Amino acid sequence: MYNPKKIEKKWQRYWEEQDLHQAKDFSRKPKKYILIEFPYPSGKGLHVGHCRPYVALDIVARKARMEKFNVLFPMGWDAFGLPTENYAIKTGIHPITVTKKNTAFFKRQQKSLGLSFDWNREINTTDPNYYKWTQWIFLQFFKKGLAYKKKIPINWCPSCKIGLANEEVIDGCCERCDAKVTKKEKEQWILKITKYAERLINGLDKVDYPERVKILEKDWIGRGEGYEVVFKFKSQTSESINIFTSRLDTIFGATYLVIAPEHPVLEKLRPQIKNFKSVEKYIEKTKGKLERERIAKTKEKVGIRLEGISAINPATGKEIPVFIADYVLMHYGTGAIMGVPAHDQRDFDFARAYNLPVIEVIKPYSQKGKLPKKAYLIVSNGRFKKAYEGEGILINSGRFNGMESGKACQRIGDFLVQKEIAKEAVHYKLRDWIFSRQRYWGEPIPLIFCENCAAEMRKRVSKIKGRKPNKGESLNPGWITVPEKDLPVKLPRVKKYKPTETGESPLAEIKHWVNTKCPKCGGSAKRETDTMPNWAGSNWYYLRYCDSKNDKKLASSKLLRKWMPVDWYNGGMEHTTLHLLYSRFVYKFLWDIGIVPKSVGPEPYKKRTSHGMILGEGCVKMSKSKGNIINPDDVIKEYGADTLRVYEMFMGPFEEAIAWNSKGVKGARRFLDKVWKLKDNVNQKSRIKNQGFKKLVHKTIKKVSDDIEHLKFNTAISCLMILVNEIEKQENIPLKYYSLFLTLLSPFAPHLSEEIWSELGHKKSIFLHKWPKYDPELIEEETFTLVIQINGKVRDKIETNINISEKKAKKLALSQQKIKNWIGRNKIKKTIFVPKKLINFVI
RNA sequence: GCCGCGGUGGCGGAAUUGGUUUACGCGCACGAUUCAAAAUCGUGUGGGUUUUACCCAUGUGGGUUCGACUCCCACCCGCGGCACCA
Repeated sequence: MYNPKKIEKKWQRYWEEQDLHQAKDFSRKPKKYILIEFPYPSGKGLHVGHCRPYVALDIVARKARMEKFNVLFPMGWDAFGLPTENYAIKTGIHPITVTKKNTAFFKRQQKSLGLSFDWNREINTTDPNYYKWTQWIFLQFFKKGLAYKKKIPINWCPSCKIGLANEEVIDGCCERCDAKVTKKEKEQWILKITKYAERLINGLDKVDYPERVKILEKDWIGRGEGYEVVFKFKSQTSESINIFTSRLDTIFGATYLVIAPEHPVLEKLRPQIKNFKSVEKYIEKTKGKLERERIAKTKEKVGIRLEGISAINPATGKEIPVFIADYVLMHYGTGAIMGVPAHDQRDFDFARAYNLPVIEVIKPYSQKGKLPKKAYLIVSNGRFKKAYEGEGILINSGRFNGMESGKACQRIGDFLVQKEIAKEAVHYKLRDWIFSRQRYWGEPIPLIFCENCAAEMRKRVSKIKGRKPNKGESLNPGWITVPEKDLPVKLPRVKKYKPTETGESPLAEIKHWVNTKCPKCGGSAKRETDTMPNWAGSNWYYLRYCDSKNDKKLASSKLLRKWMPVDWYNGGMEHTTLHLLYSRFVYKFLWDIGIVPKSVGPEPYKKRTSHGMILGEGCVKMSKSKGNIINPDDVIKEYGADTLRVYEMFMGPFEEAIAWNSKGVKGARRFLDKVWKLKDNVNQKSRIKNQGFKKLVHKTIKKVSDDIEHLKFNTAISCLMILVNEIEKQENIPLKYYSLFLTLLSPFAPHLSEEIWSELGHKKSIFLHKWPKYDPELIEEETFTLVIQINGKVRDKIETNINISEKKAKKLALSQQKIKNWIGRNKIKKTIFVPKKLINFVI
């Protein structure tokens, strides 16, 4: 009887004792770095959804080892984070204790799946020996002037008492606790990811990522090419304002300007604004609004006109009114736009509400008298129904009339640039990365604020007491870096884990920790009490695996050169715009400053794949409230880890979401039972005479090998099943073929394969055996089924020689009675012959 | 609205460059085994009809082609993401 409980533990222990999964730092074999996103060890334990990518990449790793690659397949814990902290707040248990418990739980579960991680390189982001380097990386950002502190309105979660990055706000609510997010002005550390925007886009051309991932990242970065154009205000003031547009061809149709309510120019214009009180009120009102609300799909476009202010359209020279409106955001473009009602729907709606003139400047290309589908229509009274946003031929645009949009953009651009009214510009949707959290369970930011040094810096003393300040210190007066020898800045013990009422981190209340000496002037100073977001630790973890125990460096250049880049990185689609983008940014920075050797290249991950979610039965998300959570422990208990592995790989295409089906699990177990039973029919001496069977074996080798590389585990298993069904039919199974089959099965069902392998008398582990190679000659077929079609419909099939000539095939086909009947007295107009496939008669 | 992915039996899903639609598994039915059940094994299993055979079937409607799940056009539905982005 196949009893997984008996054998699985045994082999897991054996593999560990034999150090079978250890990546070798000193080995001449070619390396393969296979990486799977490390989990956040929540208290709930492993989800069957976790298992899917784990098992998949475990299969890839096991196969690669059998192909004699030196495989690095590591695992660790992304353990800083809110759930643990919230648990600590609730229970008073220290997050360290909770993390220890959870990681032990996760690790036990992972091991019970038979995953072949190299546990020698295990890392934990909350380990001071690890976060020492997370802090060190932050210091490098700071020193290079890529970190700055700024008072900005941040997304504020009143429940978590924490600032959130835009990316963490979902539907105006906190990603984690779902509370409604408000705005709060807060000093925050910010990393200049926008400086890398261009390179983050360009780098995508060099890597093997799914197209949808590339598109998602590109859209997120949101590169917009266009022009910044200066609009002068009329006479009363010398002030002017820059607008950004990607459609300079429509500038002759710009009949008003809209400025974001936060725009600093408003303060300067104040004396001229006659209705400043109402304007101020509007600005106040905007402050209370969430960005989500401002840009929400509302019917009305509401703004307020700046009375007494008007601007000059530099193209037409005409005077146009100026508005502020909250739908224009300060952080995109220049915070101001030109309103072109005829050719932008938002502007059109706004113009209607305020009765502004609509001037048509682009005429759609006419195509054989037909207007493009989205063309505007002029109703009889001369009013537009909707804006035409497409390209076309310019009209009402002076000397540019008759030009096509694309050309016009350039020509008008050249013209305005020459007059120094415009310049080419590129803007991005991507925003700088807010890197502060006012929370406890994160890496302390290793900076110290010194009043004394700040004062000196303001007095423009370039040298503070003997040491030249770094770029970050000059940018952020008074903020002094903790010397690298003093890292890590350890997270101190606190009594209460909850942030203070004012929203400061609980660290702010530990006076003896906060109060320290300035590393520069030696005077009294205060530590930064903010901590880093939970992505800080996960942005560079794959580098640490290369050299996880190094206490001198983040990782040695030698080992980084050895293992990097990651050859294959699998993770969730949901991490595409957060973790994946951020970690590429951090990598590029570390590469720039020479921490990662130049020879490794500018991208950390050669290939990225994404797994699909596992849903509950009936295609709904698994959740406690629905009571449909499948615990992998239970499945292993009932059927064994190998069954769970085979089932999850067989259930459907790896990259697509799929629902759990408990009956399918049984099917997987049945398959393994069958494999188990077959071992009793193995005969050392028997030989296979059947050439067809040999062919099948070699075809299976090819298919399984190819399918694993392309994540097509479901079809790989299906052809293994076909082979087993065929083996079953043989009376005596030759040892050779059964062993061969086992090696193919072993990455999928490692315990069962190892057990049978040893029962068959093999002394060494099956995983030290070579991955089989197929014989290309053997998979060549000699015969094939010739499909005979009449007018494209299958009318008959006949088995024949693979190299049959067209002439012979035709003769053979026409000799079939069925075909004779079909053709009858009809004339054959045409014959199509596809070698090794079919012959088709057109009658 | 835009972007991406998808729509194939009762179900999960297979199907080189357009060339045998429904592999493999589940479920179901019948049979064997059993006192009986479970398990196991065997056989069958897209729908229809006038059943030695033919017709219809890959979301819908067109098109290209000797031939379309596959390519083109239009539309419908589902999932995911983004959304007054200038």
